[in-house]
This record gives sequence, C-alpha cells and structure tokens, in this order.
Amino acid sequence: MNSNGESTAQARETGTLGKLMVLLDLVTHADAPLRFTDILALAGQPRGTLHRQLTHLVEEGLLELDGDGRYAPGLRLLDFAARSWARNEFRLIAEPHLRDLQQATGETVHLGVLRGQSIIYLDKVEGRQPVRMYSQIGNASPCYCTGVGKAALSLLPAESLVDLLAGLSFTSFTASTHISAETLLAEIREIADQGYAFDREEHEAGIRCVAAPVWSEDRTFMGGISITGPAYRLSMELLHQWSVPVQLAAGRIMEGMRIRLGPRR
Amino acid sequence: MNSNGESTAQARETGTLGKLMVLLDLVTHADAPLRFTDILALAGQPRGTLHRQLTHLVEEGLLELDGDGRYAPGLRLLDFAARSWARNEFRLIAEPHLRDLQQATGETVHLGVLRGQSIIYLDKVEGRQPVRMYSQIGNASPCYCTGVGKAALSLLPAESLVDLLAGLSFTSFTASTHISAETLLAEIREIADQGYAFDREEHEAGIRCVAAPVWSEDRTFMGGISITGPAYRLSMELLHQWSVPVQLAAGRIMEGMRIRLGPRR
DNA sequence: TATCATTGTTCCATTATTTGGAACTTAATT
DNA sequence: AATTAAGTTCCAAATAATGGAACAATGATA
Repeated sequence: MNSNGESTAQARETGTLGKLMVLLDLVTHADAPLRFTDILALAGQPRGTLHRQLTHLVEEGLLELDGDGRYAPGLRLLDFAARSWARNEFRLIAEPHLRDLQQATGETVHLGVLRGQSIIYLDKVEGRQPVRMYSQIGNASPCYCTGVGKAALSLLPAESLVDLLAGLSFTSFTASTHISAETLLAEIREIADQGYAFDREEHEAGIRCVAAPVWSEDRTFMGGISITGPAYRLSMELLHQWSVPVQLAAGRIMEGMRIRLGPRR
Repeated sequence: MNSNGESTAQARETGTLGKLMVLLDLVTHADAPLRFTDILALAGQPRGTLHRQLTHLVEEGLLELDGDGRYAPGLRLLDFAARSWARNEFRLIAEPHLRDLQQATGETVHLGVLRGQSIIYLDKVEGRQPVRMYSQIGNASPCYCTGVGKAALSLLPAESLVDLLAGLSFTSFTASTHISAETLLAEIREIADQGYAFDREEHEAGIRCVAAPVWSEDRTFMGGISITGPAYRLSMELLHQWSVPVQLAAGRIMEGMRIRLGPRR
C-alpha cells in the first residue's frame, strides 16, 4: 500500500478530526483511487458513517470523487502544501548551503526532518537535470534506513530514542537494512559520537549517502542533510572524506538559523 | 494576507471538519507563523474552543507549534500533497505532451485545473534552469486573469459560469486585469468559440500567455495548458501562431486520457 | 426483459463530541 | 511585588456524529 512500508497514520485521540485523518491517510496511501466499498472494507466502519465522512472530506476538497465513484486525494492538499513549503523557515535558511554542497560535490543533496517515525524531505538539490518536483520533496521515508533519518535519531535524548525504536516495525528493503532495534541503537550511538551517518545501501540497493544532523534550538526541527549518489561513484572512502563538508554545511545552516531567528530559539 | 488576493476557503457546512479547515486556511494563508492571540482575533471564537481545535490540528500534524508559541503549517501536509501529486492521473497523462510543447517553443508550459474559483497548477515545465519545485506547482491563482483560468471557464455550461462569475471579487493586478463580470463573460464566450485564450499581461505586468482548454470526459478535471513568457519575447502575433500547437497538445492529452482511462469516462 | 445481487445513499433516534463561559495557571510588564 | 496579558483546563449545555435499517440505483444473470 505504501512503497516505503511505513504509514504516517497514528491512532491518536483527536476525536472527529482523528477519524477523518485516518480516512485521508487511507486514500492518499493507496496506489490507486478507491471505490466506496474498498474504503468500507479498509476502514471497517458502518456504511452510513463512512459515507458522510467521505462526503465531508470531498466537500472540503481534501478528497475528490470522480465520475466512476472513485475517491482520490484532493487538489486542495497541493495548495496547502505549496504554502507550507514556500514559507518553511528551516528550508529557506538551509537552501543556499544545500546548493553550495551540491556544487562542491556534484552529487544530489537532501534536507529532511524527523516527524514521528518518518523523515519528511523538505528539499533536494540535483545537478543539471531539471528536478521532477515533488519527486522526493514531501516524501516520507523510514528513519531507520536513511542517512538523514539516522542522523536525526542521533539527536534524540536516550529515552525518546528508545521509545521510538520500540515502536518501529522494520522492513528489509535491502540485505543491509537494519532489522532490529539493537543493532540500530548501537549504530545511532556511534553516529551521535562521530557527528555523521552513512547509508550503506540500506534503503535502496546501489545507493549510498553521508549525512549530518541539523536541528533548531527549540528542537522543533530535528533532521539532517545528506549527499547521496550511486555506490559505483561514491566509495565508502569518498563518503568518509565528505563527512567533513556535510558537517560544515550543517553547522552553517544552524548558524544561519541563530542569526535569522534570534538567539532566543 | 494572500498574494493572490484570493482564498481557497469556502464556508461550507461540513460540521466539525469545516470549522477546522477554516483555521487551517487561516494559518496557511498567513505570511508568517501566528500566535494564539493572533488566531483568536482572526477566528473570532471563544478561547477554550480555539485552543482545543488548534491542539487537535497540531496533534494530527496539520499544524506545528514552535518553541515560541507560533503556529505554522504542518509538514504532514507535504506528505499528503506529494502523494496526491505523484499519482494524479491527469498530470501523468499530460506530462509528456507538456514536455513536447516546451521543446517546440522553448518557453515555460503550465498545466492547471479549476477548483472553485481558483486555478491550481498541477505541473510546470521550464527550459534549462533547474526548476525551483513548488515554485508554481500547487499554487492557487485567480481564474479571471490567467490564460489557463479563462480557458477553463470557457468549458463551463452557461449557468454555472454565470454563478461562478457572480461570486468573484476582482483584484486589479495590472492595468489590463478584468475588473467586471461583464467584460470577462464576453471574452470567455469568445474563447469558447475560438478554442484558445490569451493572458495579455492581466495577472503580472510583462507576462503573456496562450492557453487551450483540457478536460476529462467526466468533467472532474476542467483546466488548461499554456505557454507563458515575457512580453518582449512573446509578441501577440507569435502567441496567435502558437494557439495552434497549444490546441494540438491539448487534443493529444485528451486522447491520451481516453485511451488510458477507457472509453467510459 | 425480468430478476437478483451488489453498490451506493438517505433517515433519524441514540450516543458521543464539541462548545463556550469562567476559573485557573503561567509568563511578561511596570 | 503588583498588575496585566497570554495561555490552559474544566464541565454542564448545545451540537454534531453515529450506526442500524430502509431505500435507491446500478449492474449482472437467466
């Protein structure tokens, strides 16, 4: 249902809103538009209830109902997201430094933030080829098998980290994906010590990265930046060398935030 | 508050969800993160009520609350949008044709869809410069002063069109922006006859475009594609010539939809 | 074409959630 | 320290959501 094997859904108790968000998650995570009956089976709710809920979501533009009675994510979500992205302070401050890093290495640079158990990518800077927008931006990826994710986890206080790891369900994307909290925890402690993380083809075979953690002082944003590329071009030795520029860029981003947002944060 | 002078908000009666969406609109349309008291003034609700509503929105990740007590759009919106965009059938089918059109003309090509009184841009294909993602995609623009918007309006049945125009409030972005329903209606009738529309620097001074309408058979998508560029490079004569390739591309997109989605739609 | 099965929609008494005023806590200001 | 403003919690009353069942529309089958 979700290419990442992860869901953003969390059965929180937010009353009416919470129930509706579960539905929205259901439809947006599906691979294709869903029929009423499909959703009925997935949601396990009385028909009348479900029908009214879907109607409300459609009326608000969060879902769309086509001529064949299939529900798809609504375009109003795009408008919300465009605004959310355009004014995100963290991203705005980071952007020039991501570009510099891309220029210096010639490889793709990412910026991601931890939200729940997922990393949400806020920006991506590639080389020449025109970026397919949204290709990566906005995507939620697992935190336990991405460089940015592990870098972000290394920022958590011990207790929160253990709690988060306890709630993870591991999917083995490649042969080197972590599949237990123990080995992951060990690596995260190491990352916390050295200040940078690798992705050794753990999410996608043939793809490696080096990442460094970045955070805002109020801990609203805990994430990382990474340099990503094909394993044949990025030897582990090269990635070790690049751990320096990534960390430097991360430092400059955090300095930028202090200047721009004031010392209070 | 909104750079377009437009709002996507519509005071529908969707109970609890509707009220929460008004709040979400408020925060996402603001130019900067808002404090509790700011929202209190704007929303005009009792403090207790507002507080709980905001808490729910934050718990669901639709809003975020930073260390200074300021509310900003939540990043979960990005995840939703990324999914909404990645699988949008209309966009997927249109994409190769947009590229062709961009190649043929060398100018920027847009795909937009009518939603309420706004055009939501689904895609944008530019020339060499790496696209700043979300730069245009997802943005909601007024329908009455954009090429895509007027092309989309030309698809509406007479009655719906009149209703929609009656509800518009016109903002004079440039000297040539339509500021009355009468002149706009006249032009839209003309557009419906000839099958293509111009934007004669009506939204932004110095920017012109030619657009052609595109729609799905079930009328779920009523929008258009356009070629846009600076007035000094795009003479009205050239735009008249380009009305042919835009219409051809529009035709191919619609043909593609019929093939891909089956004859039933 | 008539019949049956499936899918989707509406209704309304019951149940649960939201509401909003006020009391309360905390932070900022004089 | 006193005062004001900002943010949070509480609970009886008002409102909205629920879910079972009846109803309608669609589509498949004989």
